[in-house]
Amino acid sequence: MTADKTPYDKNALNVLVLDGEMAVFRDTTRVDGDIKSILESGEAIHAGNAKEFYTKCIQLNIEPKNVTFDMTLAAYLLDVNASSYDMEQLCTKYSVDFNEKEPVKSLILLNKVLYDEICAQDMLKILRDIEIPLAEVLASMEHEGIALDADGLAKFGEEILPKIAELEEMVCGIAGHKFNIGSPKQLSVVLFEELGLPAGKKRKTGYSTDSETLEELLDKSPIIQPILDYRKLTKLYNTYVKGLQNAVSPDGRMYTTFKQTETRTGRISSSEPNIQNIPVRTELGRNFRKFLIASEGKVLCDADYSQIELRVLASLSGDKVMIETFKENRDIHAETAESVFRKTTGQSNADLRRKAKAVNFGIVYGIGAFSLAKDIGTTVGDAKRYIDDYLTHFSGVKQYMDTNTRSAEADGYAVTMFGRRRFIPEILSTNKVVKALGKRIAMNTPIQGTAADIIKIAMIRVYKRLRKELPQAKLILQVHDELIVEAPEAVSEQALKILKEEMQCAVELSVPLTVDAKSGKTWFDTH
DNA sequence: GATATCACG
DNA sequence: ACGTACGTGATATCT
Repeated sequence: MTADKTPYDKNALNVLVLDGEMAVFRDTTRVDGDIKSILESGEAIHAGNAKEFYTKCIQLNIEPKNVTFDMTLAAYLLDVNASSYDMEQLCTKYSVDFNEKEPVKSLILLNKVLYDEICAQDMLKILRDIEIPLAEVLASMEHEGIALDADGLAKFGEEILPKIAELEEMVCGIAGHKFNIGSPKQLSVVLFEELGLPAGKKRKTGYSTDSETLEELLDKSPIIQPILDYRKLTKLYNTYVKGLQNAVSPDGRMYTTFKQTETRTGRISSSEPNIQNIPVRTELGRNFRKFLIASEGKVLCDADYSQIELRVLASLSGDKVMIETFKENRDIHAETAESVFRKTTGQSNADLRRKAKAVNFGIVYGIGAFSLAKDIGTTVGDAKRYIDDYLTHFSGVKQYMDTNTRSAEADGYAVTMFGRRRFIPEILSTNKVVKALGKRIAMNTPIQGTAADIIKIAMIRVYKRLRKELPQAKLILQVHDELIVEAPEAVSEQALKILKEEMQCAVELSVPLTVDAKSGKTWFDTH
């Protein structure tokens, strides 16, 4: 490992957004005049917050040509665990005196400190090749937004409301009195004291009433099913009817915020509104995707990676069997089922495949027998055997997990294929439970993080190709392993082709990356 | 502001 | 003996 030798460019333009205004400095001297031509001249630019900077550029119709550093993204790469990347706090953290009267001087000092540290940690490449270009893409996506069919959503909401009232009446009828079903405290009094149902898990403040607990009680009382239904409906109504209605702008579109420095693994997150948790797993919830739509004359083009995390695991671990499975395009879950459950009889293939899928998830998360048993409804002993058989069959995975946790323990951090780093203080804990968590983090972070790196690279490439070849089509959403482009109907096939090509070829692994892609008028129609 | 619950990959 | 799968964000309720 050698530190990056690219020298610090002290002549670079320093660009900050102060009180919502773009401020450009040469060294510490404010530059006035034609900001646009200066930023488009090709001179190196050091930003304070790249996404904010690019957003400002969109508003001012500026296309900055050469952003070579960003303090916020640098600080994120150096420590993904930090709770804030506020400039004043960064100065404290990196021992730069913060001068209230001349903040620019402090920030330019901070810039150099962060630059040197990024180079020392060999992270200039991931900063310049991934995070800074991605900031431009995210700024554009936030600017584009997505159209919402507010009328359709309102109608759907009006169908849900009477059902909620009906369920409320039914539940209170069985309980014998009115109470707030949405209050875990009141609900637990009704269930475990008044009705005398057996209580399960304890929470900090009392007995749990979560859906898992309630499902255990389904055959003990007729009150349970309507409570579960009530929960489901109020959740959908509050979060996705009211929530999305509140989030829609006068122009009929929703503008999410993509956070680039939020997650410990390198994923991006979405908020206000969160478009990464729109329902899909249940038939009822999936209906909400009918109201996220393409605007007039356009369609949504959706492409998602197939099993990207398992493919990353195959590649990172070099496991011969798993690589072979993906190379021959065989069904990984069915394959797992055969190797893990081969001695099991009396269960349908579909059931075995479902359980094998749970095992594969467990492996990616850093497996534990107890949790796997709970998930697939077996004994801990059986779950242990499944895991053992899995790791015997995919012996390269076992070796990978062992060396991976050991190196995380020695170095104190986990690292992705592209050098993104996450410190894991938990792995040195003397508390056994915390240390076990540290090991699971060490196993999961390179997998989830590398998958995040890959889709980020794909986003940059899709964005650039669309801008060049299909400028009417815009990348608008990302949901971890899925990208959505809004394109004129006439060019939807080209947009799908670009998505598929760039996602599949974003990086070269030891296994192929496969992508499913489909277009439709609504998000619902793309699956 | 903390807690419980549940929506997603 | 003991607690228990990785990563997020929004909502309502409780303190």
